[in-house]
Amino acid sequence: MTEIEKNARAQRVTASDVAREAGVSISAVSRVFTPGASVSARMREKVLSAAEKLDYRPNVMARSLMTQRTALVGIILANFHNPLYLTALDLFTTHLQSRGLRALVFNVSRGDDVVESARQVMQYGVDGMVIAAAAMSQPLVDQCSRQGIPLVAFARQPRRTRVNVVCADNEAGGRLAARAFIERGYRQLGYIGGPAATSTAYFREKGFRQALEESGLTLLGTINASAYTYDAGRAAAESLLTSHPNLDGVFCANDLLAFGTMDVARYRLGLSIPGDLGIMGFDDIELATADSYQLTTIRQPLQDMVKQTVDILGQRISEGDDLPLRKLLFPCSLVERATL
Amino acid sequence: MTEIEKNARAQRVTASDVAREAGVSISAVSRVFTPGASVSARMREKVLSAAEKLDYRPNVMARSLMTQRTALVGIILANFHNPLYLTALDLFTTHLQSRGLRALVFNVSRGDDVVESARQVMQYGVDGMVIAAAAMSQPLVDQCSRQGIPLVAFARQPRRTRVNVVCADNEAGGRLAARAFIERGYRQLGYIGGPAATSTAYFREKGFRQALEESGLTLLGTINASAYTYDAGRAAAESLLTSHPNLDGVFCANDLLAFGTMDVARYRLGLSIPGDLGIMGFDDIELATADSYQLTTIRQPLQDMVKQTVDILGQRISEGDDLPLRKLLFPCSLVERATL
DNA sequence: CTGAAAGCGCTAACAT
DNA sequence: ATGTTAGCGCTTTCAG
Repeated sequence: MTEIEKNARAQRVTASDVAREAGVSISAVSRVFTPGASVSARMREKVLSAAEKLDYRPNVMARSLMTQRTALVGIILANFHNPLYLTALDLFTTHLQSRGLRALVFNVSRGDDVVESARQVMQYGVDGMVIAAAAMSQPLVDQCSRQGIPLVAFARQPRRTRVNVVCADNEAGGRLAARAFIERGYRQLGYIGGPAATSTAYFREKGFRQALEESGLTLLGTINASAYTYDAGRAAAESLLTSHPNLDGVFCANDLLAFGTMDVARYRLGLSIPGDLGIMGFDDIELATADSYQLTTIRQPLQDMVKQTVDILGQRISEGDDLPLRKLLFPCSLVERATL
Repeated sequence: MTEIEKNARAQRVTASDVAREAGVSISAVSRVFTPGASVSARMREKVLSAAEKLDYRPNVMARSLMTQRTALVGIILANFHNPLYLTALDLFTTHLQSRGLRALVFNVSRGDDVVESARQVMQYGVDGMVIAAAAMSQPLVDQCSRQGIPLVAFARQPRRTRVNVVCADNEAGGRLAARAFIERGYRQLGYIGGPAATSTAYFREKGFRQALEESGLTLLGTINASAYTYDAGRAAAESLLTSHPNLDGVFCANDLLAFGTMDVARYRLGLSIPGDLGIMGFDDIELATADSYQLTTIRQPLQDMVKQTVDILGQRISEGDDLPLRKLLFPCSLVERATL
């Protein structure tokens, strides 16, 4: 426009600025900012003070071009309704940051193609990737392994895919739920699952059903909620409880679903909990402790799961991705409160 | 180790691989992958098929070195307890992605230094930044503007900092709450705020108190919860309600706090809501609709706020950062349910 | 221990 | 419309 240069992006201060200021070479500057390099104390001092003066910070992108490391970890997430995932994100970012890694998060909950999203994330040269979205496919896994990008499937159990997985033992969790119901005398049991496609819904139901059958009981009614939300839980509960009025217990695939079920039972149907109807949730979110719900639920050790995930990623990033595949199923535990 | 090259990071396929495969120059490949470049149909065809065959994807990092654009937007977040922020993150990532931008999220809830975190994010050459964490400081803002990185403060109102802000009009929201209480005959009002340092807590209380005083009332009791959580709400409510047993209404700075307050009132103190005690929340999270709470609350237009934030960022990223500063305060609305 | 030089993968003038 | 040439900001041999 005018003669004044219109720097849309004002120029950052670069290593060469620092080098000039300190009267040394560019490589000297680089060495000072490279952990394991050999620099004399005097050199380090000179460079550091020049850098400080100019407020210099190495450009990670440029660095990554040589080092092939970005310290970026892609997180592909589909579940933006379950409060558990806010906790998960909190833990992920915290653990990653403490290892000097950063989270590049990608939302695929609007029905985006997971494989395509993963590719876009890979274009940033991520050092690792965690997928907490339903669809895991072998092509995706292959692509990552071809590029040497460690990948872990978080909180899902892909059936035939060869990939690292960190997940709660949902099947055992389902069995645990069944046993708790049975021990307390409940016999007419129903199940409210999540969207049909999810592995979590599948395994929780499977374990629950199996344990029931081992005790000579059968699962009387089953319905899949359209989402893992309170409202979907209400809708599902309304349908299940009216079509199976004889039910005396309902196992819900997550806590939000359980809240919806409880409210339908109490306020629409006038049932008392746990007297007329026993309820069990899954996850143990913060509000499960609320007096209004006091939900008995199956807790997954989210903290440990996230830590493990980041550990696996971190280990592979630093030691190479040729370690054996790991499938970690974390044991769940029963948290007894007042709905059973 | 052996003679076999141990490619920790298997080599990606690069533009030059594609060029060789297609029998053209590297720049030709680059042009095909650059939106506004002039390439013949035949060339495009040749390159595209070679790229497809090799499964080539341009390296964003390398590209950014020349273009000075990364399509990365840093999101600095402190609030990983309020479910509202999961929704916000959902909206942010969705809107950003639809503009071809990606979210680099940084967690500062563990007491990390916001300025230092922002600098780390900037090392990735982010094209923009949104800060949804308490501490906004002029140095940080200056640093961004020096580097031409558009910045918006989201859901907070820094007092003396010259920065773009997108925030709910918390003060008006507080007034709205006060008026609702007054109209319904409540006269002995208390307030439960969030952590003292937050601008949201400050403005919500300010508006509430002012509107009360304009009507000749005074705010009888005030307490700041230690966090915006259910448990903190319980603790605060317990303290406030026992020290001020005459209160007939409590305005809570967010919905989780309100849930805690309701449960203490109902289950510890045996009060009926809204008969003995009226409760008002803030945010309108999903569970506010739950039968167990049916919370009357002040809704902030989160969807619009996020959209605006991304629009501002997007506009500045494409048109340069020399647009006038914008301070947008979004009107809140009263959502009437059953606690008032 | 330090500097010079090459190059990471890509884009952007500049020629043709 | 296409290829050639120079870098972007940094790391990393390689000499000395």
